[in-house]
Amino acid sequence: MFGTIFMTLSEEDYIKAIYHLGKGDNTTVSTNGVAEQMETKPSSVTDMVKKLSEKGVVNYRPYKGVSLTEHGQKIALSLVRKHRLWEVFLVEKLNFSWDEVHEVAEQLEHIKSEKLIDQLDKHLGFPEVDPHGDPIPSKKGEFKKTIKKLLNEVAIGTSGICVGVKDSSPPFLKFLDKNKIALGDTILILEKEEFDGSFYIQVKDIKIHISNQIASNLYLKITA
Amino acid sequence: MFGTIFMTLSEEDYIKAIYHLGKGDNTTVSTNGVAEQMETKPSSVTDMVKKLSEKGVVNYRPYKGVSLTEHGQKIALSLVRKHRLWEVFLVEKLNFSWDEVHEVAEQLEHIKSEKLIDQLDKHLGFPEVDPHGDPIPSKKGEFKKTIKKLLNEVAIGTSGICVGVKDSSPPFLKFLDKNKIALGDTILILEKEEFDGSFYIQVKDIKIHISNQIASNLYLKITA
DNA sequence: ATTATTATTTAGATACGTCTAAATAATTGT
DNA sequence: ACAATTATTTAGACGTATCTAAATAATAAT
Ligand SMILES: [Mn+2]
Ligand SMILES: [Mn+2]
Ligand SMILES: [Mn+2]
Ligand SMILES: [Mn+2]
Repeated sequence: MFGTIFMTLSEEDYIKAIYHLGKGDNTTVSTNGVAEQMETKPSSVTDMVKKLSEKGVVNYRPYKGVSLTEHGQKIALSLVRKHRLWEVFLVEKLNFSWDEVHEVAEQLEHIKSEKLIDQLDKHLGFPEVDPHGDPIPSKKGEFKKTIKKLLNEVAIGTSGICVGVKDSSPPFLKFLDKNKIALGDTILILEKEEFDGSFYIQVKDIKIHISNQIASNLYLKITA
Repeated sequence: MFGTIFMTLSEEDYIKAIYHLGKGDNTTVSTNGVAEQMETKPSSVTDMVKKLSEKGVVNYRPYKGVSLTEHGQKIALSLVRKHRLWEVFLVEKLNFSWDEVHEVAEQLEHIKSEKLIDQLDKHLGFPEVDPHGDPIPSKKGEFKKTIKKLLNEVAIGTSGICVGVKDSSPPFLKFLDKNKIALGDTILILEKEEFDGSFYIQVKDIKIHISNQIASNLYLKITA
């Protein structure tokens, strides 16, 4: 109607943080939560959240937390879309590894140009997931949600395809590279060590032992 | 040595403006000149130029103008490199036309990632000029300078290849598109109308009449 | 039900980038 | 050389984004 209201880079990052903390549905999140996620101070969050409330992108009640309005959700989804498309670009076209893309995508997601992102999408062949297995919202903000379970929550003996990571920090991703675990790999759960919650798994013919922390950050799509 | 000093987006745009006004060599430019180029006020320029001087990227003497230091020139060349590589990307990979790229490149040039720009360069096949015929500095800041002359400065009867535009504003570029004049085209200068300085030229078998203003914004590489 | 603890907001400060209006320096014209 | 004009800087203000320290509200513990 009147073109989207202009958001600054900071405002956009706050909107994204509120979106992610709200887990995609639209849970109310706390000031301290946002502060931690953004690595800022709670007082800064209060200031920003007031401004965002003025702009109509969040619902804010002092002491009660903050959530995105419909408009805010649209902005968040657009940012997530841009972030993930850029990540795909960096990996597919520019030879970045999956642990290097986040920081750069964090900048690229703020570039303003509708044509740019539409053409990028096309250039990449309309990918459905990013390099970490996270779904890419359509232009209209629609998701394709895959049924996936954390490795530590599936029964012994089942096997599945590794389709995503919960933690996508460089240390974790580098660990997976080192242990030759990649998205698309078939993983069979062999045994669970009850003492420490660790797992014995088989990845493409190789048997390895992973801690519970690793297991609770790998998503599988169950196949058998 | 200690990684390049961080420059804000605004600082970078000022450095680029000073660079362009100084015509590549390192002429001292005026406060008002920068203000006009940047579409800001002279007082804002004074403030910024003081800050840039503190940071050691410009030489500034009150009332006497401003020029880039060696360090400043390196930053400027890096920005020009990024700007032009992104322009090539937009045209070659994302189907932008040459009159649409500047605005987006103006944003993209500020993305911080050395790997990104090196890989982009590679992805594009190490192009030597941008969509407007302007040379792309190498990583070390070296130019390939082509010998080119403005159409209105060459003798009648000579012919050359159109290798660049002086003005690269959308209206001018759209005019060229409309008249089927593109980089790479061979142009023959047929006649000059002394009264208004306009020219009759032949572009790929078609004879057209262009004003002096058009002629003085087209670069040719003389072939005969 | 008080008290202690934690979460959140408010008050006041700083840095950045910009502006308008006023002051001052440099340049131009006579 | 002096006056008029133009260029440039300074002073003071504002909006954004952030912080620390202090005040207040909400929650947990006794
Ligand atoms: Mn970001
Ligand atoms: Mn991702
Ligand atoms: Mn720019
Ligand atoms: Mn260009």
